[in-house]
Amino acid sequence: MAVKEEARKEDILKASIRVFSKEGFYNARMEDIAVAAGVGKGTIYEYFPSKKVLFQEMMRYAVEMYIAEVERHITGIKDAKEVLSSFMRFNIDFMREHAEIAKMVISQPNEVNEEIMEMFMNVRHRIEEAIASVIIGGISSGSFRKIKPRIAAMAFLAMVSRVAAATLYNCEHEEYNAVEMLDIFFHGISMV
Amino acid sequence: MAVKEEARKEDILKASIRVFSKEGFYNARMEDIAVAAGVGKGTIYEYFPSKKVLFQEMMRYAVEMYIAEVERHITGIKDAKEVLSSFMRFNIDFMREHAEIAKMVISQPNEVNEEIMEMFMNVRHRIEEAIASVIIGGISSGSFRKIKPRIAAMAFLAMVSRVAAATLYNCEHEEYNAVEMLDIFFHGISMV
Amino acid sequence: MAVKEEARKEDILKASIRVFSKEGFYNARMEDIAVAAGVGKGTIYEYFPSKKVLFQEMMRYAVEMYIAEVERHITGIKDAKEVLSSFMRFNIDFMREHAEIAKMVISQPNEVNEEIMEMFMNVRHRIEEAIASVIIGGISSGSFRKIKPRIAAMAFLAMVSRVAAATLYNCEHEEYNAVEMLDIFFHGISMV
Amino acid sequence: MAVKEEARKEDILKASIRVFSKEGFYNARMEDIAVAAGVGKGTIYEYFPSKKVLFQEMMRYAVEMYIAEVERHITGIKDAKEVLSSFMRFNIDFMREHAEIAKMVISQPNEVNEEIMEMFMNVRHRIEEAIASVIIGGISSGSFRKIKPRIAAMAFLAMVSRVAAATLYNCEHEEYNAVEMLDIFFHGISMV
DNA sequence: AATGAATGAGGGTTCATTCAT
DNA sequence: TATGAATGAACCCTCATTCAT
Repeated sequence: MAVKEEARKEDILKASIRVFSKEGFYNARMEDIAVAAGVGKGTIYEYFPSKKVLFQEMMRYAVEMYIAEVERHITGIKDAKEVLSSFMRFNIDFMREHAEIAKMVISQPNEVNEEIMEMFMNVRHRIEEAIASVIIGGISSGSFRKIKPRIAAMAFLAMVSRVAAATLYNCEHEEYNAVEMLDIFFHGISMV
Repeated sequence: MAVKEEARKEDILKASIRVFSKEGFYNARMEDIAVAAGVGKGTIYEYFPSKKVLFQEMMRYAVEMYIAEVERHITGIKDAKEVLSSFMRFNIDFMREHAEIAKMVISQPNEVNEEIMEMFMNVRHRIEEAIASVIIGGISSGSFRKIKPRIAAMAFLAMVSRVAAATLYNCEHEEYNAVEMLDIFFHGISMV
Repeated sequence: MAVKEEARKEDILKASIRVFSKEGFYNARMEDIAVAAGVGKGTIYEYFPSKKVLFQEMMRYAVEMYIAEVERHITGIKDAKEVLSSFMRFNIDFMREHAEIAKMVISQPNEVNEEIMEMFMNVRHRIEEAIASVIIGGISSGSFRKIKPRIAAMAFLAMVSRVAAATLYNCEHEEYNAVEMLDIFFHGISMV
Repeated sequence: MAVKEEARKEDILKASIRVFSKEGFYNARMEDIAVAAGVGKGTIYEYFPSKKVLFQEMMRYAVEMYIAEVERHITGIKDAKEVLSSFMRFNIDFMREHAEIAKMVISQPNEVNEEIMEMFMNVRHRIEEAIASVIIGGISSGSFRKIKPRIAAMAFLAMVSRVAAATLYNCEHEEYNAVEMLDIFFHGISMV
């Protein structure tokens, strides 16, 4: 029973991702989402108290899905360079597979809600920390030169975002760009 | 007369920057903008046929202001590294001075309008080209190693954006980060 | 079984008195009533076909309770003055004990339903008749002068209502007011 | 200009009296009121921020109209009995001429809004005070015996209300009832 | 028989846009 | 030309009612 309820809630969340990502928060109508989820308009309100909260939870859902996959793809790798390469590759793949969620996340920022803004800042921060500690590992293992890990992490993530965005809007083969960019970055931080 | 009209139109554009950047497109009300511009609600429609078009023209106005300043700050510099450093510094300064416009540009993306989206892609493309040709200059002058100029430009601009965004939302001294990042980037693309 | 059903129906009626009297017809939600009655929302519809009918039957239930008590408190008294005094006192007591029902009856009038309106008119009419015949008794026994019994009954009931309403909303000792009013009324209709 | 605005506001108030008195607060739709006032739905919101406030102001408007007329009909009369008779007669006439307002006031009580409730209590209180002071005058002039003025005022107003209500819902000639009732009341409070 | 998840009609309110002044 | 009062389409949300379990 509770399982079924949970499933219904997830149906609505997934439908809302489709609609919100296509229409944006303000142009999306609750009815659209209801239709997309195959439920009645009122049913949404059984699970979410308002459009704003639905949007919020949908964002959280999407971000959590991203984070979960990040962890799944990174954990277990030892070599720092390898981790960063893997992270880059994963991001490109994620953009491809979850283009809707990705566009959502990229294009519906602060607007709507302070809380979402904060959630994003937090997530970004956590990822920056994680990358920074990978870089610290690289430095202590002698792979990387003594750059500021936080700054290097910021630079790295900026590049990843750029490539990911390119993946999203161009139809080109961004793997190639990714390799080139990683080359520049690794050159930038490697020993001699 | 036409001069006065032109001035009035610019008043409205500037007012709309203030209001749109604070409230976002959907939460900004035409009345707010009218009040901010010191004109009647109906007057806006003498100059702009709709809210969407006003937003569009406002965006174009803001972007053109940015581009004009970019050109003013870059032209005349010969050394490639110097150009890139200068561009980075300029961006940080611009974010500070025109925080409203900057936030506007960062946080009101594709939504609203396909045309704006395209304008942004074009502007980005032009700036990428410009940076790429600077990098080509650096390569031929022997300063930079043989990396793909377009990719390097992308990487560079990604970093610039990241630092600029940090400037916008943090109150920290981002000049420091900027220097560190430039160091990484220059290491990444320089000859040995 | 039928007994149990009847009990269940009465539970709902009593719960609805609580909720309707607190919230009013339009602000009361069927769910509130269900919760107050300790049954499921759907169960109410097993016993009452609609919110309106529930309200109607609840009103009838409340009014019948009132009438039953009126009769219980009046029957057996012989002296006309005594009957009227007793009726007054009873009403004040009833307001105190069944404040909810009383407020209900006072503040949810014609609105909602023509039928309820009519029921109220009828009840009022019957009570007026009863009081009038008491007054006729008083006249023929020589206690009261030859006033129009119907008019006197109207006047008397108006006073009773006023004192009852005062009891409901003030926390004062209305018995005192009641005595004074009865004095005026009895002076008004008594011989010499 | 402001005059025209004021007129428009009054149009809406008057239309809302018609609609609210016919339909009740909850069944009245803003659109109905708009149509009745001959304006667009949005126009109402130019003058009143919400349905509740419109209702409130409408009530105040109606009550003020009543009070103004009460004063107009009472002032200048010296004899206490005459004042009370005149007040009774006026109320009957007012019910006839402004049946809508009257029904409104009688049948839309506390519900909707605490503030309205208070306004009503206040108005009733003020009128009771006024009648009480008239009765005090009657006592000191020797017309009335030493009854409690406040209680007598309550009794009197209760009778007035009853006759007024009868006027509203019956089509009978209530003047007759009024005269009989006044007779009872005056008997009740007069010196021997 | 009892339930409560699902429904969707209905209505209050907002605000871009119009147009008479 | 400039205005802002008037407009009504659009949309979120509520809640009485239904019906599968």
